[in-house]
Amino acid sequence: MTHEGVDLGSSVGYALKVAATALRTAMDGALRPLDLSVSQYSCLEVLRQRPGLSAAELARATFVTRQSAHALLQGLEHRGLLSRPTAPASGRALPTRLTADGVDVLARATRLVAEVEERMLAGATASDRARLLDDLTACAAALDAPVAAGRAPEDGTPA
Amino acid sequence: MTHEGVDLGSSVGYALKVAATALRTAMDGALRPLDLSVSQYSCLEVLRQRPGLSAAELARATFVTRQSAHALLQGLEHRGLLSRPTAPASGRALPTRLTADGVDVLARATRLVAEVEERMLAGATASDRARLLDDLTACAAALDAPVAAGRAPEDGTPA
DNA sequence: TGCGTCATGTCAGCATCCTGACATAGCCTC
DNA sequence: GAGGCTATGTCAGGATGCTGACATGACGCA
Repeated sequence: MTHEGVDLGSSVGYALKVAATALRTAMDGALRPLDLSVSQYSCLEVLRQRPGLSAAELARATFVTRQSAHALLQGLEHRGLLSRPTAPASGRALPTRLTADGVDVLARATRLVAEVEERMLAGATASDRARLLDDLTACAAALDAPVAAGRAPEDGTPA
Repeated sequence: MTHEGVDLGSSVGYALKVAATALRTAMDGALRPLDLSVSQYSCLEVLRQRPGLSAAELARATFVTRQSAHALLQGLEHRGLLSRPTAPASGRALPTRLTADGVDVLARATRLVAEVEERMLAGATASDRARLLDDLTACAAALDAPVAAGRAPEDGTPA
């Protein structure tokens, strides 16, 4: 019945895909009680660390397009989790900030996500985790991927 | 960073997502000359290892729905990379097999994908790779993800 | 001052993948 | 043999994210 080559089973790339998919699915399930998608959670998390971000900046930070970020922001704003000025203060950018509700929801979401990650790494020691983090970061870097969330052009932090 | 500080840069989950995204992007770019998407490549690869799979079986093997698999198969069949009988032989399942063209295209695709994976792991020794593969597989398993790609339809991972 | 360039927000269209539903073929139980 | 159960193929609709395009505001330079 299973007389196939073991190609896929021994491929790091395939394992990477499977693990990432499993993580995404698990996070999605964990965040469901809060009625939050993974993308929305990421958005809130980035916004907490960098308040006042515009939609375009946030898009770059979360590796999506401006359009997707915009749709995401609209939904979260409608739910009162974040606020944006109706008119731009200086340029065209609309700086976004979390509301009190947003901070609260994010705190709970963070807890849930942390539980998922803890479950994923339950069998790993601290040094195991550090090593895995290192390996994954190296993989992304080797593929010329923006590994840092702050690679926004307007950050003015050239290499 | 008082009590809820989650630094994205030191999160294994985040690194996993970034690495997987980078890999997918790189594979997509590598396969573009063959006019093949990653999903299509996966489909061909699974089909090579397990000829005669039905659309539903292939869907389970590639972690997508029957509908997605069906659409994928139609496209690949239209391009002459695989063939399916017009009428079911015994049940309703339509066993799918690669054509000669399909085998040829897949061979080239496999080469391109292998180059990408090699680039990703360029700085890793054989034992590094084995360890990373182990870690990723363990992560997926801990999240209750179906790890087996070449298994029978019943993945055998009950809750 | 006037113009070109860039960044941003926004609209429209397209692709992909999903959930939901339905019809049919084979198998199992009675 | 009849009826249910499961698996498969297929159609319809929706959610999400992308590319392309356009208008506007800030900035740099002749």
